[in-house]
Amino acid sequence: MKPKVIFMGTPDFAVNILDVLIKNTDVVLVVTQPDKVVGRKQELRYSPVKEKALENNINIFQPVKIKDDMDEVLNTEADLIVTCAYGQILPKEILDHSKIASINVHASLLPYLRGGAPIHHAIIDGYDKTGVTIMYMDEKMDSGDIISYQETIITDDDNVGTLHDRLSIMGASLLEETLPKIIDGTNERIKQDDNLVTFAPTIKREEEHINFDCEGKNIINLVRGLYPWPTANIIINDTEVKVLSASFEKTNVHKTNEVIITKDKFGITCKDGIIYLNKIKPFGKKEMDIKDYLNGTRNIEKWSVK
RNA sequence: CGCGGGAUGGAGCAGUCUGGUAGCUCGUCGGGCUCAUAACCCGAAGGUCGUAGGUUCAAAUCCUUCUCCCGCAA
Repeated sequence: MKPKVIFMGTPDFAVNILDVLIKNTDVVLVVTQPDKVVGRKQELRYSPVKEKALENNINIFQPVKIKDDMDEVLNTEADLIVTCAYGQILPKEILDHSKIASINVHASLLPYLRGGAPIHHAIIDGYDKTGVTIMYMDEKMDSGDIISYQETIITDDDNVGTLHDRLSIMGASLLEETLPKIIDGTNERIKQDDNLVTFAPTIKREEEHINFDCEGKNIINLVRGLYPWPTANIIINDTEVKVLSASFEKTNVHKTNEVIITKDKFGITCKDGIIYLNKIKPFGKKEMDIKDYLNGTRNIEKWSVK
């Protein structure tokens, strides 16, 4: 008899996790964020998790606020509750509802990077490695005892896109490995060290703007830690330009925020060197190489960057 | 009908306000220079100016329709 599972999740990252559960357990209910009106045409869009659930004919529940509307969950019998990037804090009644355990798959090595944007912050904050953790849920966010985890090294070529995809697959296989132990109760249970906790709050709009008073390494981390979404930006001549990729050359500089333009390079001085823009997306345009951008420009000696 | 930007040779842009020969920086192709070159010089090809209609002697440009792309906000 397969265990009955309630799954709660929303974005792409959670789809692989749901997939593992569908193959190995009896998923009786999927809880995901409400459908949202999206884009310029105000089209209704389902969450990726909802799409997956629809494909597999699983019951779907989409409360606006789960703490005010949890009967559907409480009325569904479940051995396990599994969450992954659901997007709402779960009340204790729900955590206690499962017969065996309520667990969460989180995209960091806890207790590091608790919160909603662990993948972004792993890169932005300059971590050498990160990973996925499966843990028991308790009432505070991402603070429960650890069941299992797996690490991955963050390379210089990684960005949020590559790391996201890798961790998502890693999380799914770790869950598949760990699931039998959880069900028969032979899993480990490790307390999180409160002294090591760091946080990874969701990215605010103003954090996406590059500050050239910083060290070059940090700027590069910001650019790739926000790529492909939501992307870092700068202001060139009072117009917002997204920076999709950039490189750094360490040199002595006497003043930051100075624009250095050559035939096919666009550099801006930062605290300890020059940041070269490689790929950008000007306002209203498509993404382009910096060389193409410079081809169509004039009066470059008067340019300013903020 | 949430707010805003855009569509002009293969790429990136100017020209639109004030209608009158299709322009710039690249790329491509050919030739030259050079030990050599992604460097330099000479030359060439390549565009029904997003679609459909209207105004006009004349429309990339003015008016109207539609399509597509993009940023913000949710």
